Amino acid sequence: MDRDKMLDAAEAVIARQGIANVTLDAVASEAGMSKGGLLHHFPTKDDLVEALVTRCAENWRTYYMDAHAKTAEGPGRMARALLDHCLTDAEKWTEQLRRSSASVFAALAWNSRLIQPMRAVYGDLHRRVAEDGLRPGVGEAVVAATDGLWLDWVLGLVPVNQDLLDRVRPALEGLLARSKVVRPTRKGRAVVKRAGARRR
Amino acid sequence: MDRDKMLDAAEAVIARQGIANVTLDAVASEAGMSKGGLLHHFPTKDDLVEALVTRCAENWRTYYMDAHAKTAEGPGRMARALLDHCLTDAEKWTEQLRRSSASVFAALAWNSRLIQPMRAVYGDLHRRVAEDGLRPGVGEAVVAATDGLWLDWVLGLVPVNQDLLDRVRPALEGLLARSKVVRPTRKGRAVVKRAGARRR
DNA sequence: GTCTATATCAAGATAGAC
DNA sequence: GTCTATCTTGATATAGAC
Repeated sequence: MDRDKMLDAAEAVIARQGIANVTLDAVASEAGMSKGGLLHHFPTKDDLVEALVTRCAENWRTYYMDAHAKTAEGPGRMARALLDHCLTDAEKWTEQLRRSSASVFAALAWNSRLIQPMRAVYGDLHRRVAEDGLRPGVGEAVVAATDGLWLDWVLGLVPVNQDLLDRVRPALEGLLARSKVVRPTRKGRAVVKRAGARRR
Repeated sequence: MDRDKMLDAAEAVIARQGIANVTLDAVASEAGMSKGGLLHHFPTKDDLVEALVTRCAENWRTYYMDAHAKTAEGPGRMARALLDHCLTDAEKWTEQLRRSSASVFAALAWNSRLIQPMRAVYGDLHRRVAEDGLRPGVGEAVVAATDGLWLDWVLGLVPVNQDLLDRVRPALEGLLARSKVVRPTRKGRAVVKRAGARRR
């Protein structure tokens, strides 16, 4: 039996019943196998949940690295990649992805130790954005906005549709456009050259 | 016994052990009472968790309404209130608040039905921001960024300190400053007057 | 590697004294 | 309103056959 099949089953059950009521029995039967079989692959329930989180974290890393690779070089490359690949097409915000995210969310709440793999991935992303050649704070703001939109969507606090993306993305793009070039100095300060600043 | 005392105890236990390992016994003993006594106030565990979420949601509503009241009138009032009262002073991001927030996260993951009170509060906030007299998307971007920062902080994905706030807040303020006036029309469109747009 | 059967135990909930 | 004692359930994990 494929490992991914079992993880998919776990996500489906969590999405349906909330993590509180998830049992190995339920996951096993969703995956079409017995509890004993499931426990052969994941010796404890925590192992199963941990695998869920790790898979999600790595998927996310792969996704944004791929987006980064597809984005034109230059200042703000990582931030632009996020806007282009996360906040452009509402169809990417699928119910399947929402369910998967919600499961991982539940898993993180389940056991705070599980945050570790996520932390590694996010540390990487934040580092990339901070060293993105933008005015300080701009990249962080874009990442935060993306995270926030994602959170609100996963929790069902706000519906993410094409209209919303088409309003929010341009606003953030404006932020990037006015923060083109930054030359970091040795002292950790930054020299900012805003587009048009010298035009007057 | 005070209701809040018991909820505080529940938060403390959740923060310490994760919601998976929280028992009524543990909460009761943390609150300095017996399980029977606790169950007199909250007939079921779900009732307890629900009260936790509701309290947090109402606290948040009170907080941003208060911030709104303290902020000068004019376009972007709600968004400015968020920036001034949430993204200005790092000391407000206390460990106590973080723990409380993390508990509520866990609770939401615990039972998706519990999202209801949060949804009500966020619906209100998003409505306020959308009708804030800003160019479409700008207010939403500010709320999303605030939410995202909060999420990353609660999950421990990124440390929120004064330096970070002092970078991110000005970036978002720049967004507001360049999106001063919007007159909504009957058709749902908006007339945008950017500061200096007519100066050319 | 997958199954059935079962041991074990912990947690939510109830009853009723004080 | 708070307590102790107890019931009942159901979930994890193990053992061992196939």
